[in-house]
Amino acid sequence: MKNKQITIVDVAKAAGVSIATVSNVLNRRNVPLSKDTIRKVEAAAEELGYRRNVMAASLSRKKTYELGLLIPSFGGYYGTFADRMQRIVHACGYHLSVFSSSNSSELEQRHLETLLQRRVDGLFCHGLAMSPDTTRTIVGEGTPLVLFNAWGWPTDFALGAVNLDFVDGSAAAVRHLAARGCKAIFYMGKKNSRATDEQRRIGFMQGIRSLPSSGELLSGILETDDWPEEEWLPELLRASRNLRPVGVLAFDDFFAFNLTSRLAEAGIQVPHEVKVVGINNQSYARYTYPAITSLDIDYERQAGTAVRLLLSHIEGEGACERIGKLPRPAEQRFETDVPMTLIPRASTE
Amino acid sequence: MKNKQITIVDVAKAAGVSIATVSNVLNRRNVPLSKDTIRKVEAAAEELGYRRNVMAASLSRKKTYELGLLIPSFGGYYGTFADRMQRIVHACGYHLSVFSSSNSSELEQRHLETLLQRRVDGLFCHGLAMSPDTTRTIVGEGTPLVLFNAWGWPTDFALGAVNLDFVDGSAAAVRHLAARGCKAIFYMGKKNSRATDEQRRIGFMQGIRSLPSSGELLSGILETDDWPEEEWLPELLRASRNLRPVGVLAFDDFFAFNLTSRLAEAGIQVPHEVKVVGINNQSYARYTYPAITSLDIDYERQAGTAVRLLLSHIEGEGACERIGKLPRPAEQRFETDVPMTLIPRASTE
DNA sequence: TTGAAAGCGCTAACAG
DNA sequence: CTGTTAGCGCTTTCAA
Repeated sequence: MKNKQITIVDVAKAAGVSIATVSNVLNRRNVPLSKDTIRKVEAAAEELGYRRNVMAASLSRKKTYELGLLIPSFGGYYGTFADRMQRIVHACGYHLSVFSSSNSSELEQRHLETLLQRRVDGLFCHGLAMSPDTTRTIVGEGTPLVLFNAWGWPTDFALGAVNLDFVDGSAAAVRHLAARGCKAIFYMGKKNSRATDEQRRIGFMQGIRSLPSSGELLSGILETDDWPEEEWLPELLRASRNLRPVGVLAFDDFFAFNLTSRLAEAGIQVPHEVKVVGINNQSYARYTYPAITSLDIDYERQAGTAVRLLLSHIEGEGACERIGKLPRPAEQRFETDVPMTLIPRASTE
Repeated sequence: MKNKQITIVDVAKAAGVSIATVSNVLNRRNVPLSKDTIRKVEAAAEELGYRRNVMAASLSRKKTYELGLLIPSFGGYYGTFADRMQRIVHACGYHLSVFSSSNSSELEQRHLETLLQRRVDGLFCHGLAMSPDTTRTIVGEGTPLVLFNAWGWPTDFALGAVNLDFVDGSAAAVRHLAARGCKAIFYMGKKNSRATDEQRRIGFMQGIRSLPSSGELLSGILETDDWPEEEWLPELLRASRNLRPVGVLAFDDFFAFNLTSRLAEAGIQVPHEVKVVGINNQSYARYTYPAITSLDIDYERQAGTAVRLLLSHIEGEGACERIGKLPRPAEQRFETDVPMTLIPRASTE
């Protein structure tokens, strides 16, 4: 950067050919080239330590081979998701720039703007923070957009949404608790968490309604703040009266784990008196004591589907073999649901 | 992207001025401009939905205002660190592209190459995966590089390293355990984790040696695999014979937490019989039962120091007020240590 | 099989 | 205060 940058001009000069030829050799185009020139050029490039300038290339080509991913933070689910996305996108010959908005919607907008100023070829965006309208005006028509975990978004400006099926998963968790003999079943939700909490609630209700014995069963929903506080524990126990065992579907593994810790503290036995199911199957869920039953996320499938949706739009369906191998999105629907799998562990035995 | 892109040429035409004027207006340079032109240009840009093309700008300016960050994964510590870095870098008027190598050194090299092809103005790189030599040959002279958590690296091609002070932290943890009356103290390390485990071990030993009573104390180091397995628990207890309470400094909170879970399973009381200290102070450490004493990471300080080191090199020390407010790196040393703070909790009461 | 030349969209002297 | 112009490094016709 400081010293003169080495460009194709230098390489061309060193190899004794034109810059067009250098460009052709370096891009392995379907242009006939003599073995000899190829060797000369490659030797010269190597020799000089030539490094392609992507900005110049993209500018000229009018295509960046860069994709953007916008997530609210690098932690937990999103971090893992970003990791997978990066791997898959890379395997398809693109790069993925990941931006975390640190839960600030102002930063989020700036990141989006940045990504578009970079002229990324496509965009992945989570459906939680920004309003659809804001997103629409920023992204506009130009850049293909794929959403993930975006429920009920307008279908006019994105290619589609790839969502975790919290509804089915939560319903399955409820049935699991019922099958394990729970007489009262609660959902312990997260108040500040909009769409993603709602999906769980819907699934919870659906699960409850699907139970044959639902008449004799006590059920309810408790919503707490970002971090579950002490108050809800007595409330939970009071609400369940003498119905034992009590089943709890927690917002996520963190909540579930917190619950088991508080229960242990209070001398209440899990799973004997209270059975707990978490969501997300974070790595630590296996290692708690007792280990926590949880809903597993198929990252590979969610990420793969999202990438396929975007790339098949950009390149055309059959363009690249790699893309063809990725999981297919739903045929006609805007939203594709990615199923979650219940992993039974000691907390519900 | 599909339809004709709107460029400054269009804006210039619409506003009835030259492209140079448009450029000047849009970049708020220190060039005198009439209120009137400013208004006209801004109106036209707004009207047409003009969006700057950063590639073109960077190419022409020979500066990208982009920084790169290379981490092994988005999980845990690194994810949080990346979040902070992104915020700070943004506040200083740059962008940060974060790449995770998913623990694959091949991906890591490709990411590095990508970042350099993008002509980032500077680079942050963790000191764990790649060998210094590989890094040297890839990065070379051109791009300023700041390392983090890189111990004992050569000082010839990076600006410096900003490292968590695991040594001091671990020593403090040992003293804490001793002060709480532990008769035997162990370090439970992570075998596959090179430099970062070594630092902890060094600190552990240092802590042990610093104890006045070190003669009567039993101490030792146990190394386990990536995930702590069952075997070491009986071993730990056997090794400590009848010395109670036993103190354990665990590789991180995950290990610590795993340990307390296994102990609970085995009916051994924490902190009564065994006291446990974790490292990193992950969010869940507060919520376990018993809550885990841990070494807290000052993300803000580590990230801020790294950014200052890089940016003050790029822009010159006093360039931007924002930079001046960031924590200072060590004066003469290559490595800056970021202290860790022991947070006492129930697991060592 | 190779090369000349016209951009890509923007910045930065420099001249007016 | 504003405009002209020469690039930045690379890709891509098109002609040789």
